Amino acid sequence: MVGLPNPIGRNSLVPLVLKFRTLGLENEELEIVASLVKDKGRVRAGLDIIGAGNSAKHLTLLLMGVACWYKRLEDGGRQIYTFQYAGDFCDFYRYVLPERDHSVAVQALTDCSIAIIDYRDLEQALTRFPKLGLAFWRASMLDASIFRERLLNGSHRPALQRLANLLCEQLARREAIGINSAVIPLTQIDLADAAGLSVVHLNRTIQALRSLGVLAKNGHTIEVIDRKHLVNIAKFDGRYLNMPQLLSKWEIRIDSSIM
Amino acid sequence: MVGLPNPIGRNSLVPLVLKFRTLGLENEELEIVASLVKDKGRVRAGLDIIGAGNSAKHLTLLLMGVACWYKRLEDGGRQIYTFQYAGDFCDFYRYVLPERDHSVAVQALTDCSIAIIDYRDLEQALTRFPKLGLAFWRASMLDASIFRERLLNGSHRPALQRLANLLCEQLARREAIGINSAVIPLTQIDLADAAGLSVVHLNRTIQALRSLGVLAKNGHTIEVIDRKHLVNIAKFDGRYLNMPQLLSKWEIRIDSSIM
DNA sequence: CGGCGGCTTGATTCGAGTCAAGAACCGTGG
DNA sequence: CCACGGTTCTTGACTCGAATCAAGCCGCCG
Repeated sequence: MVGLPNPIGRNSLVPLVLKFRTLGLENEELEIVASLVKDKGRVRAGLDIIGAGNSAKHLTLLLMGVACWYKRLEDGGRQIYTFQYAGDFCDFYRYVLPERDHSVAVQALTDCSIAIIDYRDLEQALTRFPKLGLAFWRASMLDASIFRERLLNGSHRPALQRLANLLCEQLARREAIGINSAVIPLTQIDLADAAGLSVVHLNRTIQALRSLGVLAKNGHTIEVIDRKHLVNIAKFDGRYLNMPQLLSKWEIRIDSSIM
Repeated sequence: MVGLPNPIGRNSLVPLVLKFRTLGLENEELEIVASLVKDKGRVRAGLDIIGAGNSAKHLTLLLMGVACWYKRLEDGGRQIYTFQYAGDFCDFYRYVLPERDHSVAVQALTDCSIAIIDYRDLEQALTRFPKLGLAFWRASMLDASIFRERLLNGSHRPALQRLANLLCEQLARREAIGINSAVIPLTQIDLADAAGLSVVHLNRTIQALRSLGVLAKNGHTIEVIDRKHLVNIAKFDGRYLNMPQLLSKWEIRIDSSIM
């Protein structure tokens, strides 16, 4: 039941540990979860980490990089449901609802490194330490929380606010795992597919944010230089992300005088 | 741990049992779940079943009627995330993520009757019968599945298909719990808030479906009279609903010659 | 009978999609 | 080192679906 065959650098597991700590696990339980994880290797940007389909013998965990849950549309388009970062599990749904024919897939958007937890090891751990079950349940509930927010965001909000909201979420989630860079390593295509906007319009929206001084003007990267303003435009309220550590930074709406 | 104080008619629990059977529970476990349920009473259409906020000492279960998960928007609007039917739990999220400040609420759209499961009883049952935990996890995963589908549906699809898709889901979910009526007891306002369309435009879309012969022409009710055509317009694929019993009816896209 | 919530209709506006073409950037191989 | 092809990004012109505004209608309930 221990992950000895493929030990993992402790550092790679920091995001996972941070996340599961906020989900209510204590030190010993965190050790246990960490001990289940086995290294799996790297996936190049653009490739699928999880294909559509439903057979699997292990959970997959993102250790590094950015990935997305998505679905291919009839017309060839791509709907991105959510982005994923280090510490996120990519395929809970296959473990929990194995008999379903899942049309969801997970794609690496940057080069990623991934790890796995064998179902066998997971099950043993779950029966021995029932509290883990609740933590995993919580983790997937959080995903659902994010879906709801994306759903909300997609309906009824103008493009500027939509994009701002999406960017806020990414910044917050990256900070939660210790990534404080203001650069969001996604292409405009990725953002468009996640925001439900056409690439052309997304591009124009980005330019609007640039000219508002919210994003840096150097093309070819998305760099947030005025976070307060961004939060304001987005009317972002990050509480759905369940990040107590970051609440003070994201929860409060800056007063509306700025915009 | 038994629900003796407020016994419930067996019939009221049929939808719950049907649902949890498809989630993998066997007879004895179903008995146990059923035994936890205590009657709570009725809620009139329009009132909240679950208010926003995060304190609770019990799960809430819908026994009869239609409800919705929704969120109030800044501008007074209402975003409906999903509809709920008999057998659905309304507030898993409060049990699983109690510390979160939840801005989600649940509203009765028709007169509803509801029941509860005390957290205390639930926890006892979960520790004694770990398989229940997986079933509950599955149930909330299914909700997430529905959110994803709504998210997909809201983006990028024209109003006609959007509405058709939404209606298909409701028909399928109602059938799954034994309601075979072709009438969907929702107002156009409810449908608009769920589809992310304005009431005006939703109304026009309904009229489009009526003149296509998909919906009955008598105003003031939504009655599906040509289900095949509806499925076709929606390009509905109900597999995300995890309803093996109904698959044959909903899974397959009718060939495109009709439309 | 009056009022109110839900439904219907028309006119107008506007945000975002689409089409099309060009520019900047990136990796690769000669 | 540079030429190349393929992404990604940018810009402009045009179209169209859906929101909004406004008003009238219908049916129900008190």
